[in-house]
Amino acid sequence: MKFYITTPIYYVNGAPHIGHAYTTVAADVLARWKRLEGHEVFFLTGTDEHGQKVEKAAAAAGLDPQSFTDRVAAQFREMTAWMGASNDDFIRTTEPRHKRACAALWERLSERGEIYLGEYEGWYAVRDEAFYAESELLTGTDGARFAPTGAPVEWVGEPSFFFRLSAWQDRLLAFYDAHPDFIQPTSRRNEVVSFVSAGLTDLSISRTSFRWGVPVPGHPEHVMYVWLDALTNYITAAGYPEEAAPRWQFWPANLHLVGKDIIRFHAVYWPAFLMAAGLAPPRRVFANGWWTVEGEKMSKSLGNVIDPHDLVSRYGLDPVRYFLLREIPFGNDGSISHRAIITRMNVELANDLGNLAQRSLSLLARHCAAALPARSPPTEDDEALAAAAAALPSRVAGALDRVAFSEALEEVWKVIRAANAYIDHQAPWALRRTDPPRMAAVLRVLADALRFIATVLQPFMPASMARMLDQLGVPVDARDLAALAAPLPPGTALPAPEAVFPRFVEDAA
RNA sequence: GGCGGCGUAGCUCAGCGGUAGAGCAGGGGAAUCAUAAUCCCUUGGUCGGGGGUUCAAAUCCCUCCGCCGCUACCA
Repeated sequence: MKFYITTPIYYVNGAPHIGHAYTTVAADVLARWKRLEGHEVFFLTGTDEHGQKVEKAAAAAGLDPQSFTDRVAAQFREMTAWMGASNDDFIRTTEPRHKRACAALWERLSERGEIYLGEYEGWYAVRDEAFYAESELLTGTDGARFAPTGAPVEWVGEPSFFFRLSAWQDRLLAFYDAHPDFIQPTSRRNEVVSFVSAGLTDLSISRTSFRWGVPVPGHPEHVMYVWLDALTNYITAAGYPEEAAPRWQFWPANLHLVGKDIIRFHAVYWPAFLMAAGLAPPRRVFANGWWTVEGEKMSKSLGNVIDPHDLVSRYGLDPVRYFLLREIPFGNDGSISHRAIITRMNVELANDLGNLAQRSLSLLARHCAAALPARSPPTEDDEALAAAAAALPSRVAGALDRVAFSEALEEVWKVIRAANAYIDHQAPWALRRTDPPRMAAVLRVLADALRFIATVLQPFMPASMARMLDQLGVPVDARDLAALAAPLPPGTALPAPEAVFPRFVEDAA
């Protein structure tokens, strides 16, 4: 089975922040999980580099747009690397392959009569890349007009090509109706449906007022609307317009992860463009929320911006990945704080999981000659823990299919807590004197449970779980879900255990 | 203004018609294999206010209050 997942392509008018890192990590976990399940995965991320806003930002930085975007795009590429993303491709909308795909899509829409030339006049906010109705504008104290977002607006009048979006209203509603899970979470779906139901107007999809964009075929004085350009990236990377390209088999994408601010572009315009071009719309769009800092909006003026790179250097990559997906239900807004990260790290990673592995493994190292004992006929308690662990792959799969990362992790932690209770109740350290064979049996049950736990946690914390699986003696080629069906042979050598998740000790300063 | 969501233990939240739940935080105890980690027990809520339906409501309906999202309008 093929699985195609994307992050948004990130707009290069600013440096990567926690929101970008968040969506990237979420997509990465799903990509890694699907690979673990044995799917053929295509995981795409990249940068959105056109538009007047970038053109102006480049000018302000004293650079030409290409040099400017080269520089910022590199920062995003680095961000994906230090967040541990396993993306299969990194697309930039300034690449030739993308301009080719945009031109091809445009021509196809044009041939099908979905595009016409008209005149656009209106208040335009460069910062938002959007037009606003007169009635939406706010007036500042000096009489200047502003968009509802606070962005300055200017009156723009220019010839423009239009996409017949209004003609797609009914078909979009029918599509949402036929695919109830297309937009998630449900609250976003309701918003989109009510937006479309309220009526759609044709969409202006070209500009003549600036140059930094993909030229419209046959009309070089026009560049394409940035969102038509940007959304096309998802099919560019799949090989469009070469529908014979191997990657084209990945289309339609299984899941577009997006921030909640861009749900409309992905859930309304994008399926409309695709259907109008005779292409299949994506299967699902999931909008995640925003992070706040101690409940306050993150902003430069408040001075409370949390830089994901700082978090990673301070706490380590895996704890940060874990925190981001564990702390809140995906789709909700969430609050981030050093206190909250440290609590999760110490309580759940160090105490619950890290210490469970360490206490089990050190008993194995010391009293079982550093080798995996044979399995014994299970007692009722053994059976209960083994069954809970064995159920993890399907439970985690169920949660992740709903993009419910925190639920998936909660399922794993239920088993970790059960394993801690099990080791306490069985007390293998006492059995060492009274019943050594039973001690070995108990430690084997724990090692097997830990293998399930570490295996399903790999997508969340790849490096840490690799170390844990090393310590459990699991061969590198036996770490996917299918391999769990075969127990490790008794006598498997176990390397000396070393703490995987040390407690985080705060500086006295 | 319209549509939608939310308001449950100190904190974050689950439950969504049938004797109030989890994690964290707080209190007591056990254990000592382990990263002073773990395990067991426990304190704590008139489920935003009021009204209604029902044998039975946190759960359904109405209304009010407070937050939030989308959207519209401001003649």
